[in-house]
Amino acid sequence: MGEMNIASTSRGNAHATMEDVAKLAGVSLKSVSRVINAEPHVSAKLRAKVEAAIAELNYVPDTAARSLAGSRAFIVGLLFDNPSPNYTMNIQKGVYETCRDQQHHLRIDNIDSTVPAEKFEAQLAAMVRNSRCDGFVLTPPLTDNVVLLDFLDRSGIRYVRIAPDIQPDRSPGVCIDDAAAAAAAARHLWELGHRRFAVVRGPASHGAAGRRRQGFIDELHRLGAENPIIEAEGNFSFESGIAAGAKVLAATPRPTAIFAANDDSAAGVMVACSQAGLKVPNDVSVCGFDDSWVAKSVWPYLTTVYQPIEEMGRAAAALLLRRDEPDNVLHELDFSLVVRASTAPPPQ
Amino acid sequence: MGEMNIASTSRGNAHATMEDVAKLAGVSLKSVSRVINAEPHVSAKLRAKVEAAIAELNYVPDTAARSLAGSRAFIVGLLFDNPSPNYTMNIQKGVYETCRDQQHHLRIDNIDSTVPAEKFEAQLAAMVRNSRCDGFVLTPPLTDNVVLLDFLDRSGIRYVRIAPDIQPDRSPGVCIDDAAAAAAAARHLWELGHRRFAVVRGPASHGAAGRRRQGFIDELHRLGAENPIIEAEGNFSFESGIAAGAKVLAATPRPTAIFAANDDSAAGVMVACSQAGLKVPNDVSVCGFDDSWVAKSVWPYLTTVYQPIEEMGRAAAALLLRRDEPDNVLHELDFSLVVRASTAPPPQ
DNA sequence: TTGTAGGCGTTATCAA
DNA sequence: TTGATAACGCCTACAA
Repeated sequence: MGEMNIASTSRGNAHATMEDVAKLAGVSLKSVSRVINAEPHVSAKLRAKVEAAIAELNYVPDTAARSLAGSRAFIVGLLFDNPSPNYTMNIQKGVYETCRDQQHHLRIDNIDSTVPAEKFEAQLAAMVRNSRCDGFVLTPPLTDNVVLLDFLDRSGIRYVRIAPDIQPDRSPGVCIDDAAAAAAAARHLWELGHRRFAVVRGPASHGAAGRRRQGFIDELHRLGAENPIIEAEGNFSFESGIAAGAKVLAATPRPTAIFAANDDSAAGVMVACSQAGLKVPNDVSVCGFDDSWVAKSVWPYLTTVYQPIEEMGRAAAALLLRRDEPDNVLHELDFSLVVRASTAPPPQ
Repeated sequence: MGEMNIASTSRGNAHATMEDVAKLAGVSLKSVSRVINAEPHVSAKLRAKVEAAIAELNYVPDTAARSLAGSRAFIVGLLFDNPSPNYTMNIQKGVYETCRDQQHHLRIDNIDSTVPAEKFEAQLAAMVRNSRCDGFVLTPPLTDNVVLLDFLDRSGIRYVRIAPDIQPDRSPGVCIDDAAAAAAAARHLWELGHRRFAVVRGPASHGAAGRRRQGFIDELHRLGAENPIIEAEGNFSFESGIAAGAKVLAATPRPTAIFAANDDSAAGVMVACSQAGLKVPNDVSVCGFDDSWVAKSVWPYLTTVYQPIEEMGRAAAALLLRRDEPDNVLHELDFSLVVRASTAPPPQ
């Protein structure tokens, strides 16, 4: 004992296998397996022996063998479609961290949902069949793609959805309370003294965008707003923000505070202000949503709602990896209002 | 023959295996394997039979079994550290596409290179050992991390580097000619009539940033520039762009054209212009580099150099997956100048 | 609590 | 050009 080292494993300089560990520890293969998988019914003494051998040999279980033989694959799949870079990278980072901490790998799959329906199913089938995965994390807009959800359910594949709009109890999921977050933004502007408001909407298909708008408006009414709230269409893009900003700024009387459904369109609104000869925040306050990377790529820095996107990724992966079958509940994470320089009291 | 269908595979409703295909085609296991792997010495007739069976059974090879038995894993690893969202997502998209087209999976691994050296090696070892991968695609700044490169070489693991700065012939790689690209930007500004130039540098540690600066300056000299070229430090960030912009705009006489080493700092320069009461492009022209997503999130839209980042990802993965041992050559892809609204002739 | 036998789906070796 | 048979490294029964 103790004389064996990494050079004496069964296959020359190859990595140690379970068999090497078993030999060194003087136990059976199955016992090593039990320790590795933290199965019950293992005596402390045996566990200690095995763990010592593992450490000495620098043993790491082989993922391919494990997934071939067992029911788990130690792989988490992350699915997205037409990703917005900032949002996606943050989600991915969070998912990755949970994977790493729980000894899983992260596999990426892009899905193109713009293809015809039949090709879409074929695409999914190919992806999933070839893909021993323990489950998938779904990001918007895939989160609400019924064809995909049906497919996964039919195939018996687990998944967790991030920020689902529809059928919230169909699967485990993580989200924030968009309405409450928008209400916080409304309160912030109200307390600064604003009384004339405008809202730049997100895409109609995007449920969270709708909840943000509604939450903002409802809170204003609750606070006693009397002036009509001006609204303009938007689609989350910078360009749509410029157009929407120009539109609401043309209203008479002009709004003194503009809430946009996300940061990108808020950045566009700021450009519209500048084009109209108005200073942010002295003449007009602008508030965004997401606290994405844009928020600090505009001047003045944008007041916005922080969404814990990375945390959502972490939580989603953790939900997926729970051994006990998780309930189909939607986990709500905390947001926070980030007050920067784009909001201030209205002119006199 | 032909009567067998997917329901009659060996294990009920499970997926078809190679054995099912072999039986249906009336050939041996190994023959199916040969067809799948496009090995030589297969008669056309046999191939046809096997392919028909594969199609009928909807057979897809099992990745886990393949990597356990064989030498390939059908997995490409993508490594990054401290990713800039836009750049990284583009690289990732390109790498993914090649993977998908060549029936490989894409695995993500984040590396934290800010940890102490010893922990860093341990981190790498854990990642690689546990990771049957056919190789890795390295993105900056990992591309030039000597500890990582040494580690991979020592472990005999293949890798392809994207935009390497150091030791360009150490491994296969893809890049663009940064100096030539910056020269193109210089020519564009020169031809607009500018004669007073400023450069906002990138981080000193970033080789490409240095090449951009040098390429820009050299080209101006070649064109016959006589005025001194004003320079300011920058680190690729929006904030550093604001500071650098303010600095170069304070010079007398003021430059009429500013070239920044990337789009983010160019966006900062535009803010500095605005803060100095100068209009872009009427008073000052600003040119960036990357054609990242920021370029169209500022107003006016940024003139910049397009880097084929997604294409670089595609090419890097393709290089990695070549069966014939590739040479350690650096493949240069094409850039292009994207003229938008932030550049114009200088004031009279 | 521990160990034994068999199989997961493929590739590799060698013989035919 | 084809085919039997043995790995690959681990897990799931089941037995002790």
